[in-house]
Amino acid sequence: MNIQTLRYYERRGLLAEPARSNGGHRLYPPDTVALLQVIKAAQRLGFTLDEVADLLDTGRRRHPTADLRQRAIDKIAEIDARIADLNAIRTTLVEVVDARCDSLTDCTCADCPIPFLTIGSAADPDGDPA
Amino acid sequence: MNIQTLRYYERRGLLAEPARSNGGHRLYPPDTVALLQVIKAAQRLGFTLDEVADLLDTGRRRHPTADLRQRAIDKIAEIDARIADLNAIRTTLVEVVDARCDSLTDCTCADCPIPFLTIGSAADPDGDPA
DNA sequence: TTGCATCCGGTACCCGGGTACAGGCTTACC
DNA sequence: GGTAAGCCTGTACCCGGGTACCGGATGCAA
Repeated sequence: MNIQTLRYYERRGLLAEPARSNGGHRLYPPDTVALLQVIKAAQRLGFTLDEVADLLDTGRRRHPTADLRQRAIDKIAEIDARIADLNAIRTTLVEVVDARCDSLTDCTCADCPIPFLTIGSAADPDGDPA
Repeated sequence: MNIQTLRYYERRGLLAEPARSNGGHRLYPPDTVALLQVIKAAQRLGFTLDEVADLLDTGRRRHPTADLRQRAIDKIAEIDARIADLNAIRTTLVEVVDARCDSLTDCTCADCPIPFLTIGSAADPDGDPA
């Protein structure tokens, strides 16, 4: 980990301000390493730094509420939505590949799907793209 | 669409500089609407603006190469990787939920999965997180 | 012709997650 | 005690995709 990143986390409230040496150097307690691993794990789980800061804070305040659990449930819903989006995109890309499209704007392939690539674009009442 | 965005696309090379009125106002040809729809569709397919600019350019230069097709194939691979990541994350979140975890750092649940949330963190030889 | 909405160019700012640089001080090791 | 590596603060910059604000000029309709 880059030291700039530690200072950045400190500013963002993920790391408490550590003790200092006489000369002003930060003296990190040994469990900081573990904390950083937790932060990275939470990031990999899709939480933003703000959310991680919040989770750490809630945990430290010893509210043994099911807060983390509820946030995990919400995050699963977010992730499911992202996966569904990606699957829709994937399906459309497969169509483009199968039809052997050669241009976004002037595709010459037969039955070109590109005019219908309004996928996800709320209703599209006056159609006729590309 | 915001006008600022049109000017931004112009700067980024997605829209050609349009003709101007005597007073200097941009006069967009009617097919600009369709082009914008194509751009938005391509964005939804996961292409960055740079990639879209490139694709439009390639299409305009009338290289009827299978360039778009190849890029679509590559993009499918990217999307598959992203879906796989999200699925791994989802699995872990489900574990957190099932175990009823209550804190990132001091979870009190039995068989807490959080110490093992090093998912994706290359090998982790000296273990013992959280 | 007047009024007002809209566009013009240029610049600066937003988000999230960092990273880099400058100039100066401290620490560790020999 | 000397020297080099490493940290200190503060500030600015990177990416991607836009958005906002400014003072001034234009366009269009009544």
